[in-house]
Amino acid sequence: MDSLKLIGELSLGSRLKRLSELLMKTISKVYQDYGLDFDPYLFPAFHKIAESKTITNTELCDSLQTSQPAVTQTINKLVQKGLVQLEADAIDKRKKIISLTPKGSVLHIQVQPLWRSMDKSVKEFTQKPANSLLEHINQFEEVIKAGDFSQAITEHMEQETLLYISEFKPEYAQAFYDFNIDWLETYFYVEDFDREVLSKPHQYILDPGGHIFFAVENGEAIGTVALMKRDENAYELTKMAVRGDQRGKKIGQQLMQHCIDFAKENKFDQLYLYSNTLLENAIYIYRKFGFEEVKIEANSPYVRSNIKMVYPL
Amino acid sequence: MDSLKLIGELSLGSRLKRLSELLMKTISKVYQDYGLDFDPYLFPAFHKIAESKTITNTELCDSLQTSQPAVTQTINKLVQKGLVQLEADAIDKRKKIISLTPKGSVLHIQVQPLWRSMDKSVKEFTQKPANSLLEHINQFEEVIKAGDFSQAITEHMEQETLLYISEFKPEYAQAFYDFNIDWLETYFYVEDFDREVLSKPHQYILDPGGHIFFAVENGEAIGTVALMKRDENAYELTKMAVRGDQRGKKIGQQLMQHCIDFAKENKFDQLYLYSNTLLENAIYIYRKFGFEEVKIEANSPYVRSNIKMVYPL
DNA sequence: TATATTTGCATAAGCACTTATATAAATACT
DNA sequence: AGTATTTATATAAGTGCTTATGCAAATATA
Repeated sequence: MDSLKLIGELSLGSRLKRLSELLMKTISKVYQDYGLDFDPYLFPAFHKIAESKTITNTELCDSLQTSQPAVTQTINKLVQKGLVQLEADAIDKRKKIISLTPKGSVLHIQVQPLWRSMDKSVKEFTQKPANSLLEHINQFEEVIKAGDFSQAITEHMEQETLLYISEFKPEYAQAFYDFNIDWLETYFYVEDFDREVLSKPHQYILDPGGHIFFAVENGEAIGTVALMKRDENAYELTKMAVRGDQRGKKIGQQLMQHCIDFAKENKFDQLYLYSNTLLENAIYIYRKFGFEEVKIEANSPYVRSNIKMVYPL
Repeated sequence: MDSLKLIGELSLGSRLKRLSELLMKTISKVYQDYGLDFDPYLFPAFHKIAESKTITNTELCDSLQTSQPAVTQTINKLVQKGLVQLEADAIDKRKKIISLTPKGSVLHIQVQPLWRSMDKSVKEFTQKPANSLLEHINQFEEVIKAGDFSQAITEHMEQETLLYISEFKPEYAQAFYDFNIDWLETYFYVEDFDREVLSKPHQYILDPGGHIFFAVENGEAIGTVALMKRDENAYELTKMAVRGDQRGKKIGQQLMQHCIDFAKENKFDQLYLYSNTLLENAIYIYRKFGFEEVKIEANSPYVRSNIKMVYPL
């Protein structure tokens, strides 16, 4: 017997709180189910930071209508999760400028389909007329408790074209070759050895202990990257390429983040890459993700490379 | 700029929580304004305990739909405030039987007009059609922020016949005399000295350092009680009487609680009363409020008394 | 009848907030 | 310019919940 419900309007405060907690807990489980390390309590701050690119503590406080310590604490949690970074303001030294880290940006991209699905689901169950606030609350509480809300999210997610990162699979081998050849043709030129390596990924990359990852959407590979084992626990990030019609969707950044996470999880000692300073955008991204320039060896493996960058692990 | 509001349905969880907190804080202030030492967070438990007369932790837990520790903690707070008491179950020694203390019952009576007014006010602003839960939330949040909700409560309270406890005022002197004479006529008989004391309250009670309180409703005294100073910091509770047509409204209990609170506030060393064992109901109430029987003096001040009871201070 | 399980409540620690207060930098005042 | 005030953020402690766990009494099971 639910006496809060029976008391009616007088217990509205407690009812609101109870529904809020139920909803938060349910959504928390949804994030978990979709493999996203995120927390519904962080949502308002995270969303606002992403929207604003850069923002300060006080501005966030204004915007979220919570106390300033609450904002500070939430930011700390986001920083701890590696999703957000702080930077001192050059002019006003009291201010700290808050922005998403590359990891945060990638998560923000990845979470979009889920947010869309949640938004649709909430609307589905709450955007209908009712004669009182309490009636709305009762209706939505029922829906969540019955599991209909979670299910609606799942159903909406089925309509979303999900991008996920896959290990190497033979059916993606052609994509690995094509995307990279295309990229080389665009920016440099294709050497015979390139064709050799790209056509025999097992021999040159996988068998020696390397990895090839694919960004897969609708069962189709649309981007790729490789980690070549160069030494015991030392890996080179290479062969990153995205299908021409898929550029601008930040697929490269997602692949990059995946490689960094993978390196950390597997306790790599070294992770580095070779590039060319002509590719300014790429270098910018590498730097943003934390790669730092180091002196390039005289006998670097690529003629076309003039810069080496290392990720601090 | 309220970005939570702009995000819409996605931030529903946070919006619910925010509205809950706003409502709770507002109501908390209302209790304070009406001089009631109560907390909106305690409401569901307090309400349920009052309704059930006796209840156990587990039953409350069931009824309020919160975790069992939350119930235990709330009960502890209520016990601390002196509103609720625990008693071991005679049969099942694990169980603790929860019930209102006399103080709790009195508060429960006193809070009724406010609860009625709050209920009306909530209904006034939330029992109207809206096209979505969020629309209802937005509307109610506006209303609370604008102060309209608090004001509505105040307005509804003006319709309520409020009972409050007053100090002695000359215009109540006749009531003091009448109620007591009426009571004496009903249960005993009126002696000349009774008329003397009751007609000269200043001389016999107030001037020697005693107090006379009145329960006042609509500007009219409907009950009374006196604290006669019998010694340094020793007071006798006496002359309690309620107007005939007002019996059954627990006015005596409210006067009694007021005297106990007054004794505590003013650090009385002793508070006692004389009665007669024929008045079983009265004795029961005294005992319920914590008065304990002691040996009556041979020269007790009243011929009609055969029992003396002391409140442990 | 002895042992295992369940039940009723308490305690501990954590979490997302709150209020109150501290600290340092920027700005206003005289 | 020097001092006072305001502003931006951090820290500390408290609150009302949560989950996890403990403990003793009651009940089920063998």
